[in-house]
Amino acid sequence: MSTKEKILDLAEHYIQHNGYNGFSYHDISSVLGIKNAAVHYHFPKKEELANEVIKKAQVQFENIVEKAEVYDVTYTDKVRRFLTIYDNNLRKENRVCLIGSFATNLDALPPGLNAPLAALVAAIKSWLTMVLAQGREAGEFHFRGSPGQRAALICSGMAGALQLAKILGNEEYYEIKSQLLNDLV
Amino acid sequence: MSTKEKILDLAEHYIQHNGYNGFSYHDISSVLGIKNAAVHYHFPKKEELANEVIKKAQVQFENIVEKAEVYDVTYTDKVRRFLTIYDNNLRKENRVCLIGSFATNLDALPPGLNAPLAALVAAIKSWLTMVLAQGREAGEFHFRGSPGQRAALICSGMAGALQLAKILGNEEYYEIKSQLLNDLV
DNA sequence: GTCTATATTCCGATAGAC
DNA sequence: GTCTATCGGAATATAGAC
Repeated sequence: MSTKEKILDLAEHYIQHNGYNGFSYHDISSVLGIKNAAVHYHFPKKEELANEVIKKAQVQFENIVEKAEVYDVTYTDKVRRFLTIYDNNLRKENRVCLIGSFATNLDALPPGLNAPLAALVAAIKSWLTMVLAQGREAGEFHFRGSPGQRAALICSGMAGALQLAKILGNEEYYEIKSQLLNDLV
Repeated sequence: MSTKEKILDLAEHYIQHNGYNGFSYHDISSVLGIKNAAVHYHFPKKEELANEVIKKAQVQFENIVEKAEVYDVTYTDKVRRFLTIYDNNLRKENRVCLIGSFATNLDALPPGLNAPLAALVAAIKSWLTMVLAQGREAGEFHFRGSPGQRAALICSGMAGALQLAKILGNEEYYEIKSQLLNDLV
């Protein structure tokens, strides 16, 4: 893995553990055994670094969608596959979700991050809404409210679950996740 | 309102808009037209300031509980009253909830904030669990899963709703809230 | 691609005058 | 209770050597 990729991974780590304003270039460089200036070579400004982290999440989400289309037969499986994104965050030493982290510190963020962030959230909500709508039409899901409302509930519930897990423990996460799934069928 | 109270309110404002690491004593003092040193007089360390904000939230929650006991007849009303805490955050220029803000930046927080934060979350979950259990026993609520699970879902769903609202708009918040309530009855 | 060195700004915090 | 003044440190960022 290249230094650039390692930096990107560490930035992602810190954003999801400390928030955008809770880490510095030095935090990253010291872990890699390099100097803070070397990080600036790869990502001149912190805003660009964060922007790349968002882009990476966008690609990751698109990969999930692609895999779901290819491999998953049922709509339940598609939703479950999507939720593995959150599972992975929990496993990675209790990370909160990327969107929740940015949203929470939004007013102290470089304004340039706003648009890519909104695009990512919109893409996720749009896809999940579609899956829920199709799953309901296929008779697989039976839930109250519109698919869009349900998609919003699932996203916010899972984001909150990761945050609650940081304080009360991981059992909370699994309980919330199972309820969100149970309320679908 | 005393300067000390004004500082506390501003700290609360910044924590819920910028996160703990997204504001400085100077940010607070400049709004009040005083100097950063004057803020240090009232709250010598930033950790203490944040601690007082948490304490204030604890008191606010206890007031809600007390009012619910006195005024609310139905369990639905008690839950609704509790959720006005989140409504107020939405109205205050889209604040995220205090717990969500701290949880998101937890690894970049002074360790001393951990215990009071956990106590606040535990108190909220405990009370909400009780209300849900009693409401179900009274035949007012009909939900899947245990009251404790449902309480965790409501808290995390509402926290996430405030965050999603910051990115996609306030309609998201109301849709999520109404779904959480509808899924109770 | 990583380094040293440095500029600049900001932050948390303290001492002591008023 | 608020001020001026200041300290030590850390953060973002850049210039230029290797």
